[in-house]
Amino acid sequence: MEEEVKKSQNFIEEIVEKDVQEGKLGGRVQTRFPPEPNGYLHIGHAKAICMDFGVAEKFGGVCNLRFDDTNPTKEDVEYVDSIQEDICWLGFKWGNIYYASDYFQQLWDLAEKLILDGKAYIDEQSAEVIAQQKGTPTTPGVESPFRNRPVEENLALFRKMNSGEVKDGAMVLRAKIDMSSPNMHFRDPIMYRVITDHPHHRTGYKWKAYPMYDFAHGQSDYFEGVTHSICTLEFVVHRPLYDWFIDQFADTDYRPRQYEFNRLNITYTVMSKRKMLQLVQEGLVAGWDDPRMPTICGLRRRGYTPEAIKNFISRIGYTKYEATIDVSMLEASVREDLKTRANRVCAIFEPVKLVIDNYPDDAQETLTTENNPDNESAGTRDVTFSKELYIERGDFMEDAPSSFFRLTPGGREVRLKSAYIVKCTGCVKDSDGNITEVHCTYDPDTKSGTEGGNRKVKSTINWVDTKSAREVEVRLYDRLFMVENPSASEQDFRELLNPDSLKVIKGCIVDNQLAEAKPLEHFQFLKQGYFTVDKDSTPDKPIFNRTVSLKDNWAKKN
RNA sequence: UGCCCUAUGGUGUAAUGGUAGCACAUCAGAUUCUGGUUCUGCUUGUCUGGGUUCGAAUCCUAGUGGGGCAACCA
Repeated sequence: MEEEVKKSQNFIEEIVEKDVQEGKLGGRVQTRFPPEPNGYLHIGHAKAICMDFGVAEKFGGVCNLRFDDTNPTKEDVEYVDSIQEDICWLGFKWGNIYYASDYFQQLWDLAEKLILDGKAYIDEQSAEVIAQQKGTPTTPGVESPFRNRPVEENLALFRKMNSGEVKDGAMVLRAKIDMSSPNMHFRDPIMYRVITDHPHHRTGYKWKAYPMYDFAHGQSDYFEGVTHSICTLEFVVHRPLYDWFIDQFADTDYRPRQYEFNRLNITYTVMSKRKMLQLVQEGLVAGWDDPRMPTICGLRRRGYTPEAIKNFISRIGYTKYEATIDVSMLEASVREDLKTRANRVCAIFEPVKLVIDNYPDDAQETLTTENNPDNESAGTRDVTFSKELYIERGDFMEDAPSSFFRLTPGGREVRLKSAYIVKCTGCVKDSDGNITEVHCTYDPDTKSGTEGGNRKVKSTINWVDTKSAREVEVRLYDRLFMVENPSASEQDFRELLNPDSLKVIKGCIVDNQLAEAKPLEHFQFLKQGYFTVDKDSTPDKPIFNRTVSLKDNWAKKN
């Protein structure tokens, strides 16, 4: 038997594996994916999802979905629904669905306990003053004048914060820790604030005082029994605070252990929900699912598959180094996946008529072509062929350099894909000098699949029979931004949008069989790229989105 | 004048004290009824200085560079 090469694990998998082997927490593995329902999931979340669900699956544990919904001003059920849809589409299954709002009462009770223990107080200063007193990373903060309020007063005011008697912003509950801590999060962090004018998407107006994320997240993990609390690097400095809160009330040794990995950055895009929301709200893209967006729903509409996304994620790895991934790696992943998945068809973007002068005027024949040379099980299909075809205007050149091996008058023979070998004889122009027809002659003995068809030629030309041609709309997508890292620029990121990120081609010619294709069906338009049917596509008005182009070495050199 | 994290080809990522490997990108050649795919090959890397060791990308130390931390956001 061959020795199986063990695929190297990332550092978090190694930690979990060791914990399981040592029987820590009974060898139990429980993770969670904790999004805030304030936006659509993007490919950075997919990285977290693959980690959270992947670790649970790999080590026989469970991964729950938890919505960290502690800020009703930003959250909405629209996002709760889309997040679930996207996780399912990616192919992951959660154990339970939880909400941080499920724990509002428990958190409230803990807050009261902290007050009674003299470890929390009500501050009536403004947000600005509190921020000033916080100091800076290099200078210590100063203590609030309200810091040493009597316990009973704190408790009474805290209850008023939740009764509607306190206006938004008038009071907050702060933990009494250390205003000179080198960790800014220990400088008396805010635990509760008042929000009266926004209903919570699940609890309505029941609560007026809402816990801050820092007071809810760690405890939520604790309440649920999370073993490995995996998140991104920006939460490293929060970890000691989560531990501190839990230490104030926990009466066992159990603790969720937090581990942090690098978040995903990709060139030529932005990966911040705030910026994406701006693009959507200002109409700079067509919505969260605009195929140029790095959202899961955008990638889906663009024609990406769950497998392509997951392969990409597993290739880029998890470390503690803040890296930026070249977008070409994402593109390579989807090309690889679509290669065996997508049937090949001819699509003519800029059509010109090709007339075969020695082909009988009224004849029409049916030819057979393979659906996918990289996937035999895809089978074959029939296409019609006759005297007049559409070909790509760029496949003909009147005065061609020797490196051009397509159609040119008196040039070499070329093959019409799955049909005959032809020789270009010339072209017809209108009074303005525009080429209206390209002419050629064909060799009847060179039909594909016959012995005569085995002749080697330098090039193969795509075509669509004019008798079965169908006009469709094609949307060519390119990178959303002109610069590698829009967030690093001095300029506002909106000024860096690529004006050519969407090109719409209306009169694209395909075989009319293609009009029946269903949304999210994948195709390779030969020599052009991979395409999928847009969700707005109808049999009357078919629309195709370009997922990714094919690599084109010839265009690159010219 | 702080605290935390971090540094391996162009971009990512492995090597867990013992031959620096893989992917993407790039370049060259072969194959091809897609100038795609596939195959082969080339070029390119351990941030710097000390130390430990028979042996250091790996451990220690000091620098340097990068990232994060000062929301009533998460």
